[in-house]
Amino acid sequence: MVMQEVELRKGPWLEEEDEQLASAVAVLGERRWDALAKASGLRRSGKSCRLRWMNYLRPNLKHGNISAEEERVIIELHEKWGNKWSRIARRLPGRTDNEIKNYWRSYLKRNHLVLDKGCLNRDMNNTSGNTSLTSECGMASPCSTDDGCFLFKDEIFGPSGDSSDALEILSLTRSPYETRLTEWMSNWPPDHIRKTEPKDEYYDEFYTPEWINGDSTWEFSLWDGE
DNA sequence: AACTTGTCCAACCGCGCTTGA
DNA sequence: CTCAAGCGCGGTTGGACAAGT
Repeated sequence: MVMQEVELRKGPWLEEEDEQLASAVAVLGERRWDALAKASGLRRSGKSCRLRWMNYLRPNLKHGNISAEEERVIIELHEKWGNKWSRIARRLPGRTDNEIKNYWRSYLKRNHLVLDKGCLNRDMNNTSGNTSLTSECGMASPCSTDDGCFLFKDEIFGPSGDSSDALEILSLTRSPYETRLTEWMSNWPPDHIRKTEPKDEYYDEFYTPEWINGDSTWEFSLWDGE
């Protein structure tokens, strides 16, 4: 007798599939996804079932907008760990790696591109360590990027050397995204400040609020000089 | 109103690591 | 010890919807 392969379904999940999956997980637990997929009667791969459960059906998941505080955690942890989405997600209860990854790629990357047009540049020859605003587009911008570059509030200086100048310049732009970003930057807490003078390799130390698991000291590689 | 372009996000894919027979 | 299956992770895709022209 020839075993007939059941063609697996792909694409968006139906409500009844969700219910079937939830029932199966309730009985069998969150493991052996291939076996669970078969036992549940779903025409889905175990991998697909796991993904659906982890990213959508799992209890205590938060659905909805990323809060300002969550955003700050994402930015800081990405600066520290890079694209370790699952690791970052573990610091944000209720958020999935997929959600964070999507958020990063769309929202923050978009801000980076917007601000590239705004042309914020760090002057690498500036021995004072201050960041200057120039008319040329560069990699440095006041948001995290896939390049791993990031400028903090106290690193941004306007022509007079005053960071408020820079924020004012940024606020002159018309894009709502830029407006949101400058608002966000101006709301950074006072304890999120650079504690050390910039080193040649732009490797600074920050104290951050208690909300990251009680750790008091973090280090960030802000600029690799490339 | 119709079409185009941009954005978001759920889901898929491929790869590498872990586990267990 | 070996190897296949299971699993987790990060990258990518594609469809739905919104915004712009």
